[in-house]
Amino acid sequence: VTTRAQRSVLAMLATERSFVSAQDLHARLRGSGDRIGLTSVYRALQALADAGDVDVRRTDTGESTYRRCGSGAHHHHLVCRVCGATVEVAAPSLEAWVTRVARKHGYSVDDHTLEVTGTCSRCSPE
Amino acid sequence: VTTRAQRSVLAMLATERSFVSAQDLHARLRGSGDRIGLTSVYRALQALADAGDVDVRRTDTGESTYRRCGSGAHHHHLVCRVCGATVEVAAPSLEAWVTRVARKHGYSVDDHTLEVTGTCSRCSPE
DNA sequence: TTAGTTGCAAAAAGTTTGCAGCACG
DNA sequence: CGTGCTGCAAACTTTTTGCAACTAA
Repeated sequence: VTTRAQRSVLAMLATERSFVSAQDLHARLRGSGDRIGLTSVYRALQALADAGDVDVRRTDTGESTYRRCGSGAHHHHLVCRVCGATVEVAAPSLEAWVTRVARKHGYSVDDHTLEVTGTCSRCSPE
Repeated sequence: VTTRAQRSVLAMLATERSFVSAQDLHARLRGSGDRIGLTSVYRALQALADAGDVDVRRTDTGESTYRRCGSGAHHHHLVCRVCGATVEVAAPSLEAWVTRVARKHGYSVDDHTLEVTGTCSRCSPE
């Protein structure tokens, strides 16, 4: 099931390698001539996130930001604090570690998230 | 520097082992006879979080939740999805792993967060 | 006195919902 | 036709800010 709004949103997300907010995305779409409404952007993002086609991330200012997934598989993010560029990293050893530590405390694991913020090589003063 | 609001908030947080939202905290304080305003709860939590005396966590519904820190040192959380109980875990090997992986991608690390949600032993049907 | 704290009311900011109109099978 | 998508406006939620009263050194 793909609606017009979802196609617009996906196309715009494809041009961006870092996380974008719904509002930002809407502004860009409007700027490029699309007559889409903010509501539809939110609805499309929600549907795409539910389907696992985009990653969702809450910023510390409380907005949700979205990014097109490189893969549907489980992964974590390395986010550049300066330019926002992100790298997806798979981490089998981390998954194992998480399970082990949780078990040690009597917990079974349902889910986990890891996020690393740093500075990428292009933004480093070096 | 401790204000009356901060003392009230800390005292109430001391009675709770899981993360609580500012609104929730305010309701409890009011319920226990405190005449504190919601604004002061927010301001106190902000100050305490800045000082590193409480942990802050954003829920997926967009509210910030707070918990009294066991220690000021860096740590991660194991959160029970059912009862909300949390365990703080230190993870030296994780820190090392994060740094190593980031460097491999040309990133320097400023900060990172790991959160594991699962079910604790008391809430497991086993 | 005077700098800092308090709490109400109002404002922000982000997201969701109600609803009438459209599009399309 | 009728089901579902769209977008506007209004509602809602959480958090922040303006401000006058208050407090304590």
